[in-house]
Amino acid sequence: MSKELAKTYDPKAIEEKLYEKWLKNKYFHAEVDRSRKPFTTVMPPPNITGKLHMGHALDNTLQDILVRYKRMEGYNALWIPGTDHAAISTEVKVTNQLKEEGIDKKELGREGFLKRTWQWKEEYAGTIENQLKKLGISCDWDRERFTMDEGCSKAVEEVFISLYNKGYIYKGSRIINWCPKCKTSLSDAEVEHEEQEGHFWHIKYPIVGTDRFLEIATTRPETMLGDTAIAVHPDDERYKDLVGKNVILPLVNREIPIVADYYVDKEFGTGAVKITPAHDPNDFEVGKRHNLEEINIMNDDATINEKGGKYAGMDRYEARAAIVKDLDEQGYLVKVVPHTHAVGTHDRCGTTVEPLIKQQWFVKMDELAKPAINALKTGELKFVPDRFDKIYLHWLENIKDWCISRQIWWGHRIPAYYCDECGEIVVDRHAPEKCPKCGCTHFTQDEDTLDTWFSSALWPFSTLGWPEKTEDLDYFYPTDVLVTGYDIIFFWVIRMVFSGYAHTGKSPFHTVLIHGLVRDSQGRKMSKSLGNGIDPLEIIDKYGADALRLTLVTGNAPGNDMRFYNERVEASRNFANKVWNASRFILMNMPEEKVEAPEDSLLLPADRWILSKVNTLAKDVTENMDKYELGIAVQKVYDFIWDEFCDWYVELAKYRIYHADEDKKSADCALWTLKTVLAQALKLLHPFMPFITEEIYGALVPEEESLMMSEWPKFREDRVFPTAEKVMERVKAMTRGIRNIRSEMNVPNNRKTKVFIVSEDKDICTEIEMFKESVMPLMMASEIIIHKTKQDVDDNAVSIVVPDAVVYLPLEDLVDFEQERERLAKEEDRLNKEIKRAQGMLSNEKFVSKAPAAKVQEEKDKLEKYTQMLAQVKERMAGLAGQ
RNA sequence: GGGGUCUUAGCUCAGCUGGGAGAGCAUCUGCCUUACAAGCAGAGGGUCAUAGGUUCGAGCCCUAUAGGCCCCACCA
Repeated sequence: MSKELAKTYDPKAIEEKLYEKWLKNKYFHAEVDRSRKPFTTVMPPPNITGKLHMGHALDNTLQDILVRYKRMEGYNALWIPGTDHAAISTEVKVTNQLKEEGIDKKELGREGFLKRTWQWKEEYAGTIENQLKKLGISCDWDRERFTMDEGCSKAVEEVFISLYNKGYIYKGSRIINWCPKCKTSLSDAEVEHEEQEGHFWHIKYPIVGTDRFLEIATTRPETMLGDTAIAVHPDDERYKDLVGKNVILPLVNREIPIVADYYVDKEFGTGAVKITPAHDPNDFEVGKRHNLEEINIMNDDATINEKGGKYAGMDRYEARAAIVKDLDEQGYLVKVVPHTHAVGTHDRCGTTVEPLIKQQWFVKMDELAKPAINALKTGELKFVPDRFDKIYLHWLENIKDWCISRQIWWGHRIPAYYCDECGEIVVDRHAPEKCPKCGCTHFTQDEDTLDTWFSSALWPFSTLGWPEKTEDLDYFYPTDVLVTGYDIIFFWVIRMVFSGYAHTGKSPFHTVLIHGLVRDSQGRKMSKSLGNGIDPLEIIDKYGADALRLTLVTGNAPGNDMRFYNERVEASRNFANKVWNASRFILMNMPEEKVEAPEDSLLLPADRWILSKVNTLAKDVTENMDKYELGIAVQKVYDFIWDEFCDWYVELAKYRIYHADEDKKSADCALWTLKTVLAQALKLLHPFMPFITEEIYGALVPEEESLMMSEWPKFREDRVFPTAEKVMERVKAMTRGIRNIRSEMNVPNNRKTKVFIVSEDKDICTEIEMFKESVMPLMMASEIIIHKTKQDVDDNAVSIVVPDAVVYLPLEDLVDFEQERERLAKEEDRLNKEIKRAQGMLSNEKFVSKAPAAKVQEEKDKLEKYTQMLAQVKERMAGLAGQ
């Protein structure tokens, strides 16, 4: 017996309840089961820095759709959730929170600060989990992980030690990106280049032993304090004689050499470049080639240090102003030219990054990158859409060593220990008993922590137990699909891939499904500073999670950004409402006892038509899902439910349901079809809108435990009914024609008419005859009379010519023969054009010889169809001639 | 400097391997027809940015051009 649905669709009333049920029944939980194929995906762990935004909602909706689909298809689906410690971002947040309480983090000390940050983590991870649950996602909460939990930390240590022992991790003194605000080094990926309006200061340096000057141009004059050479191009005729001479560094009064180096661009600026090896990556390289001194002139907060003489203690920009002023006063400043150039900024705080030399830990990348490059070229790894291939390859092919040490507290501490006596480095899980070099027993651990992406790079296997050889790892790894935004391909995807190869010998996944950004209604990025962010929870609260999910996957191509606005969510909610009401109607009419499947012979053409349609739908949707065309897939389900099922089939079924006492078998047949088709449609819709579909299915098929655990519809050859489809197409054309004309003629709805269908087509005559009562309400007919030839129709009728048939509506008093002739003339005109077009194509020899045979046949069929319709129109016109 | 992407109906966008232009919203006209007014029925609205090319056939492929957006990049 079926249950009833509430009168109105109220997402709040069903969503929480169903999620509880799913959780209670452990539907999301997956265990190793060798009898089934696994489908594994790992959630890109949201940062614990705050609440989830619309981008997370999109990311997780897409994953949930795939996971639910695969689960219904019979896979042992595992989706591992978790959160990321987000090293720098979280440290900044907690530091700021402390600041508001008047506490300096240094007062708390490392231990105290970490304790406080763990509290923060607990709070935010909880919030994030609740938000994800509201979205309805079916990840395995029993396996929830955190990038700093015991297992992940163990994996991090293992990887660090192993890469160190293999020589892929080294400690070195190199130019790195330094954030003076966060006081830590950064990787190249964390630096954003921003076009800024600046200046080009032209400065002249006196050449020693002459009264000449050498003019250089710089955008950062303060770095001259650390200059140790001037470089010119070796082939530059202007300066050839100067190479080997020295210049005096103004203000500092230090003698520095003029060197020749191919790095210099003769055409740019003055063709002479000041070289500051300690504060510029290129200069650093030049310095190495010419054995130049590296003078670091800056403190960690970007103030000038003691090397800067009178400028010591000034901030870098203060020093810049002071130096420019002094240069000008002393006559060294030649000119100032406005100049826009790209300035590196820290992606987390926006502070201008300062390149400087520091001892840091690096991962040597060239060798590690190779398998990751190869993976894409061999097809072991693919991006959807594939345009991201290029981005991925370009980055990997130009990769530089990865600076992984950070001078912050929140993160995985580097497992390197220094002998207090001799400074020997020991990389291990724990401090060694005694120094292998000097025998000393006192060690100090490296103060630095690791880049947050170092741990997330291991996420696909650390979450499955690696480095232990677990059953989970053996069975669920490699994972299948990774879903993420294009903005973290460099940070994360690439690093996961090379880490996967380095530590497991495999690509961590075979497919990366890339999505774009969710923007506001004006196309702007949602951001805190603009205050234009939309909270997914507010949308869920107002429209329901299903409506939000549907909105996030429709009308958008993979990898493209989308605009989010409430009207779109409303449209989604309206669809949910439609589904709800159609289902409610069906349930209202379901009899107490179970409706048995009727014999095929009892099915009417309308039944066969919708069964055929839903069958084809299953095939199409499955194909789209397999190609990750989720938006197209759900659009097809949407169109089917609303246009075909609700607007046509449900309407057709009404007559039989309302006349059950006259023909119970026919009514049961309609009810069975309604139920069967609805159940299929709900299944196809379920991955996208899990709550509403589960709720309805529970009422419709109460004998089954759950829709989400039910089987995905399969295409059946024996459920394709071409004749029924053709007949229904004709019925639809006739109905539309009738409605159209009635609307044009302002015929009130309550005025029913006889409908004469004249057709020589056997299928049309016999099949429509079988269910013409069902069609009557749609055609607003009092009676439908079907004949092979025009009979019993007087001329006071309007006619509608459709393929294979002509329909007559006797609207005696309303018929205006003049209008009727005009209408027919228009129709004749249209058909003539169609015929001309088809004839044109068919008389083109090249088309006939080169186009596929099916295409040619299609045109021939059209020509025949239109010719036949034209004949009907002409006949009718001839009949009207006397009127 | 290199690369990508977009330009389709008033707005926001789909359009899968090239084979007669679609949706949602908005607009207009009728309808409270007992599943649904969060709805039903009907209508209007597009030289698919521009110019070439390939093809029997181009919104889709190729080349230029214009404009928008994005990413990468060590011209100081």
